[in-house]
Amino acid sequence: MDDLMKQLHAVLAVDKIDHNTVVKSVERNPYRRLLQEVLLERKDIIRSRMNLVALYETEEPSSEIEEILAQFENPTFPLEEINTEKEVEWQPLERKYLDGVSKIKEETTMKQTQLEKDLAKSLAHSEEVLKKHRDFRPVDDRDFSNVKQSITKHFEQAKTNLRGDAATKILVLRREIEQQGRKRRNFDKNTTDTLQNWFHDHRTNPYPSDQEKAELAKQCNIKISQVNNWFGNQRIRSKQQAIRMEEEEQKRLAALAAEESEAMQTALAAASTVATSSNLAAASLMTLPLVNPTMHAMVLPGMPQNLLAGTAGFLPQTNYFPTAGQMALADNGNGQPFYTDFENFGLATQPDSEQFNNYLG
DNA sequence: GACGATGATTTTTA
DNA sequence: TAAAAATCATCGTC
Repeated sequence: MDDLMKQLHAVLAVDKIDHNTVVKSVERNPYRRLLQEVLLERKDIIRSRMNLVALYETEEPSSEIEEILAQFENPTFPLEEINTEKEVEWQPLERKYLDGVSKIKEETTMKQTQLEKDLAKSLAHSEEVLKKHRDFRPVDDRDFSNVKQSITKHFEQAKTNLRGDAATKILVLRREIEQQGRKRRNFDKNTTDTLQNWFHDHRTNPYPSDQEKAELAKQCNIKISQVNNWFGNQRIRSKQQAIRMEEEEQKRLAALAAEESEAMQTALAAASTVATSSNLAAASLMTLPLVNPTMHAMVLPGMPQNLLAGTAGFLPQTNYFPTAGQMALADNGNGQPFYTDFENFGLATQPDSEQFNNYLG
């Protein structure tokens, strides 16, 4: 009994009911089992009451929701006001929107009907419960109206939530349609100029801070997300462009090298004749554009490695006229000696003239 | 209509 | 989680 009494006190404390009256009534009540059952049902009512308290803390249903739900009666296609030229193109989208709205409406109506049924059931049930209370405590009209109010409020809130959900669904649908139907617009010149200028002025570190992004967005009359998109695209694309230009430069150099190679082939043909005939006065040898070890090998095939030793990299074009430290190689065919500058020719050390002459045959 | 430019979105990376 | 990278979709021009 003690336990039961404790529970009862707890229940009564929540309800702010006059303890003494009820306790006396309970003490006289011989039907403990009934009492227990009633207590269990009281708990439900307490819960409802708690919900009611929570209810007062929730927001009022907004008029915005009702405005959106006006779509149920009079659906307006979200794209019409933006552009009326593409009506035909948008017909499937319009169909989709109207179907979507009517589906949401149908669902909402169904749920709302169910809520109303449940409300009626709950009210009837609560009345039954209160009537049972009369077995152990005084119950007056105020109790009935309180419980009814509590339950009604509870369902009203559920209904409000339902309408809120429906409004959210409509907004999501409209947004989806707008996304699909909207044609992307390029930014106007002012906007691109502003963004380009910022990018160029900060090209060493083209990362605007959040504040700078906000300023740019305001200045350009675009969203911050668009500023982010633009800079993201711009950074990656300017990088790609730089890579492309670098590749083109490489191609250009390769083409140049190929040209030189071709010139070298011509020189090689002539030099080969020179080498075999020992006639180094051949004009082609004198007009070689560049001199390097590879070229030596090409111009003078089979030339001993020790004669090529120590040569590295390209040397500037030289003139092959006699200067100090040069040696006469052979007759130029006109009875004059032909000189060459071994240093500039790409040879680090003066070759052994006898060996060289032997090579030339 | 082909095609590069461009804005947006999605996926990957650090 | 911001930025990079890849990808998508449209725009704009010829």
